[in-house]
Amino acid sequence: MSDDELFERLVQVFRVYGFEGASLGALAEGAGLQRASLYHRFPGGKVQMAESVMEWVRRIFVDVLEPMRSDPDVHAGVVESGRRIAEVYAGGALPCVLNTLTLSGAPESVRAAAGEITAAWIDAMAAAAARAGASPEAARTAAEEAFVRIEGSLVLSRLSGDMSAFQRVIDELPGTLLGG
Amino acid sequence: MSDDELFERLVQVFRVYGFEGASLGALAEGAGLQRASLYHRFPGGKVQMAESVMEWVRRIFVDVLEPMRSDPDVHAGVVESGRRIAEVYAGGALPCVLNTLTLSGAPESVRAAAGEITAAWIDAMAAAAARAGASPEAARTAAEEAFVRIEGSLVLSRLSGDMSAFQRVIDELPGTLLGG
DNA sequence: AAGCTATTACCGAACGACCGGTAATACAAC
DNA sequence: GTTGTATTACCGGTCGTTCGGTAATAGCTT
Repeated sequence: MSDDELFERLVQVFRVYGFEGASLGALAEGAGLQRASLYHRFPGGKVQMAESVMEWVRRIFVDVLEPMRSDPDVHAGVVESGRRIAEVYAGGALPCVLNTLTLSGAPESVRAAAGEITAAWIDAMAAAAARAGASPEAARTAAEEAFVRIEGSLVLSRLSGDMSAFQRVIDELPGTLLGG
Repeated sequence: MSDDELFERLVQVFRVYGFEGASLGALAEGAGLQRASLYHRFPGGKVQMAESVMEWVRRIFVDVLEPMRSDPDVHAGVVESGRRIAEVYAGGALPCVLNTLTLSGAPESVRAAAGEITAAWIDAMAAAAARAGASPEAARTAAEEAFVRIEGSLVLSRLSGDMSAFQRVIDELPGTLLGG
């Protein structure tokens, strides 16, 4: 099995169950491998699995944020990145690994990685807002607001079973970041 | 030990560790009792502990939301409820039990209770917005927006280690709900 | 191409530790 | 002395982890 597909499957387990909730049995079942086989790929055990998954998530976000980073048309870039964000979260049906994999019990390295991904994500959104003319302070505030709305709407969608809140936040992402 | 203090201590463990992460050892240590002693109060075990905690949380929110429900001065009521919300979350330092106790692995009854508390919370905020003159649809949207911002800012504060995002959301709660 | 070796990928079985949960018992209050 | 509360001791099961071993693959020598 390719590393990429393995990460894809493991992150699905981690994001839904959290670190402590993701048992080796659940991870192995999700990966389609036996428990012992996971230790061939990850000699460091469950901790290394979570760390590797976070590194994979970091790379995913680089790709997701690429349009809003580099598209000459800032608005179009934000729209496309929003589309990719919605895809990552399956339209609001899947929880955010930054939220679920960082409860107490998760290794400090994993929580640190989540913090760095969060910072990079907000930086990218702030840069887009700044490119659209916002002051540095306003751009950062708008980016934090966008992050807050995305994470919050994921929680609400999970609790209510209704994805419309998440969809609305995604639709309004250009307005949140670029004004209007 | 009083039931109220026991719930207070148990919820601190559950909210930080989640359901699966909150071992009986951690719960007993947090409660200041032996594991077996918890089974005297909760013959139904860990599931009943979580259910009882959710019921206690529901009652807490009734008290927290009381000002915005019944204060003749809607704005003053929202401000006071916002103050109580900030207190519940220790200024953004403590995660929301509605978020952390509802991952996969938590009993369905607990997740259902969390959904009901969420609905009641949003209903109370929508009622306040409506009392201030908003249309029913606008009031509900504003209330969902307020919930999304609170939950999202709790996630951001936890990830960044900086409580300012949560504090800003609380400060802006009257504006979010009542406009302006 | 064939044959040997080293490495990679995976699995079944088992370990010690800790999990959630139970029983029997001690102590206190009324 | 009965009731309610908390404790010590213990149970079966699952946890994360390790070990021994087996196919399959890659590389080197001839």
